[in-house]
Amino acid sequence: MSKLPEMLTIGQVAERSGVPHTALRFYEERGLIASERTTGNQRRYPRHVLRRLAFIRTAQRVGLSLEDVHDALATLPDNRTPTKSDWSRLSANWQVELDARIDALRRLRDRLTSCIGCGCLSLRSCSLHNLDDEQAVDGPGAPKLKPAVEGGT
Amino acid sequence: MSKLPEMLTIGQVAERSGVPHTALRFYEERGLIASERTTGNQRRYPRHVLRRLAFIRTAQRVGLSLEDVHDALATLPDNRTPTKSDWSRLSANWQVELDARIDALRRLRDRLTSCIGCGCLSLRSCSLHNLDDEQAVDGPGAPKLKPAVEGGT
DNA sequence: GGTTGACCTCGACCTAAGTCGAAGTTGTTT
DNA sequence: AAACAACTTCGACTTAGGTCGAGGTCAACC
Repeated sequence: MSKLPEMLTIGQVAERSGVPHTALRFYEERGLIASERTTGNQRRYPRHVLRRLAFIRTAQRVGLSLEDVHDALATLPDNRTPTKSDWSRLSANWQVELDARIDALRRLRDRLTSCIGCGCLSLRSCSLHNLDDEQAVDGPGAPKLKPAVEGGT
Repeated sequence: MSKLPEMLTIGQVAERSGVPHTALRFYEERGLIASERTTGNQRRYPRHVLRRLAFIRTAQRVGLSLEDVHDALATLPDNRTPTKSDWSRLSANWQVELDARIDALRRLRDRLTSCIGCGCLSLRSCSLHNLDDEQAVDGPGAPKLKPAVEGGT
């Protein structure tokens, strides 16, 4: 029916993608997306930016940081429009990431389960608390526990 | 053997709990822990602060915010030292929280799995992208998608 | 009783992922 | 050609969860 426009304004991209225009500029600043400019310095986006944005937002949902996303996007070919299989490859990486996160949470839950009965949460003996550090002996000179690290790569 | 000290200095608490002294002051400011003061205005902690800290750190690992933790701690009795069953009750709540998180991630993964084959990630059709919003019709006037919401309660 | 290390407060700074507002420019529509 | 919506940049601000340093005090040991 109607001709698809060649290029989209930032407002159109915001509307179609659901990503606020402020975030679009922010993503551009971070090198996640790119735009061309009109002679009057306004941004114009090719339609495929929408797919890129879909990737970004979904990746965030999966729990990746924008930096992670940036790195993933950097593996896309520069010289051509990414194909389905390019996107599939990246998505497959999420799967790994997600599986790992799910597993970590499950392990945590299982430890918690074994703790609930005793109400322990002791710094000395609770396995939940000492996830990756067994040397929490009490007494002087006990080395510091590692600070809690968030799950992630 | 050796007598346990009545009260601990901030340094001792930091060492035994693995929580940096800066964080201890921060937690106190946030009302998560409390201390008494010496005549010279230095903090002194009763030993049971260690258990409270264990709770806090573990809760963070589970993914709760300090505010969540604060609210949970607020349900502990003021008038007596919390018992095992007090802690058990709180821990049981984490379990629910954790289960929910695991479930959300699993749903996400399953959607992702069904998407990987097609590499779609389309704003229009990808179920991954449209987790809670089906009206992503293209064309002018399409209402905005909801901004991505993080999985949570 | 002096030295030294542990402690105090306060304000500035940090990252992540943006948002908001001001002041000025462009693009579109009538 | 004037109005007005949409766009531009820039810097300040936000929340969460802290860290860092300065300048000053306290406590413990020899």
